[in-house]
Amino acid sequence: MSQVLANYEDQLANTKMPAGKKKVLTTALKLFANNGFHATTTAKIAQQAGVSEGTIYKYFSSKEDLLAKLLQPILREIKNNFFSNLDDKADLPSLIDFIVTDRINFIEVNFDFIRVIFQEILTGQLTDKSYQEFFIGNDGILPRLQKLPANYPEINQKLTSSQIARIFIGPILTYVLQNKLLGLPVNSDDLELIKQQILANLTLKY
Amino acid sequence: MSQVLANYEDQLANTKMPAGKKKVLTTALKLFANNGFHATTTAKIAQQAGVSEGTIYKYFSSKEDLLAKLLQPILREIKNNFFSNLDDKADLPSLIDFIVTDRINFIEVNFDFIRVIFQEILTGQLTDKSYQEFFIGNDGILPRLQKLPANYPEINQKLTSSQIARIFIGPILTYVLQNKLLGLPVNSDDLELIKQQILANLTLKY
DNA sequence: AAAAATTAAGTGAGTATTAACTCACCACCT
DNA sequence: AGGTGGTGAGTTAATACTCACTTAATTTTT
Repeated sequence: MSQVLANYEDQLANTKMPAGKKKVLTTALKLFANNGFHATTTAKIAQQAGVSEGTIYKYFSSKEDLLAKLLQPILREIKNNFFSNLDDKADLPSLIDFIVTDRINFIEVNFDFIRVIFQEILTGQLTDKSYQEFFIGNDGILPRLQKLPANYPEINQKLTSSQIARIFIGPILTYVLQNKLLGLPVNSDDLELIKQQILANLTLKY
Repeated sequence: MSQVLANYEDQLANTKMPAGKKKVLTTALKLFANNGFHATTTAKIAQQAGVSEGTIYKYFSSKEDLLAKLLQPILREIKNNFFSNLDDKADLPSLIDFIVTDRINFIEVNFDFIRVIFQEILTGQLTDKSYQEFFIGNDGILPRLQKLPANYPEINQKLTSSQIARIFIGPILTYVLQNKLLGLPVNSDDLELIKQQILANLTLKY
């Protein structure tokens, strides 16, 4: 199943690509994540990356293009693997355990990307066709969740895929927000609690 | 208890303020929310508001100042009322029912503000001192939640205020994201389900 | 193997445009 | 006649992007 990606620098290290281009990509990611796309100037990227502005435009036709090429691989990765292979675990608790651990790890390792993606969604730059389909498209996240109740009879069969998605995403998202974005302390039993809550909510009769 | 604010235009209608200033505020809010702060030019605000750029700078010393003055009232409102008066309901289900209904309504009515605030958080513009204290400060959200278990013995007494916050915020946030931001359809029983899940998670023994 | 030619990687000063902000001025109301 | 609300052309600084060029590596030719 989906191996969690190593962080971006490690990934790029295994990719054949001019050194300057790599430095531009990693630096742009950091600056975009921490300051936002529009507040980040190409001059700043070049300076921080230790290259000239010319190098940026050697490999990217525009700042927009740089952003697009930066996000492209992770967006595909998310789309393909975020909720995939949901039926190869023995029992429901194991499945939940795997998903929570794996996805929180994924989000933490790729947190800079997640931040930029959410920025783009919130500012309306990631338009309908590019991510609407990501959720409800043919092989999108929601359709993939639809088969879960069939595989696990203890799940409340009245739950829609949309509701199931929220049961998983709610606690995971909130945990990561609190922890990584707001910098609030976490409890040692937080992850265990999240798993129990997801299980309880999936099997809740109402 | 906290009355939900009417939408921003209605609020401003009851406020004594030059017409041009009002139009600038409401227009800026819409543009900031939909396109982001940096992607919104003062020229665009003026044009959309039907005033001159001079009018903007008549009342606001800078674009930053306009944003600050725009967010100031709602930030105070959120801080004062988002999780307030948590002990004046008869029983736990009634309390949950009230919070979910009231807070989702608040978020929906003020969704443009919420969007801008999240944009600011994600781009690191809302700095530590301004909102770190908002959560863990003396009268912040988390301390206020701390007294909940004492008032409702059926709540699992091992839950920390941080965990209680997540139990409430997780489903509410996810619901609003799915609905208002992504535009995905909602189920008629979504709100009822959310309330049941919150109750289950608060009383879960683990 | 040396020389020549070609490609790849990178530079940085320069340009053109955009966008925040100013200011002298107008019109209306009391 | 003075205060309040509003104007819009003009200025200035910033920033995305260009381009003619250098240097280093690789390949081709002799």
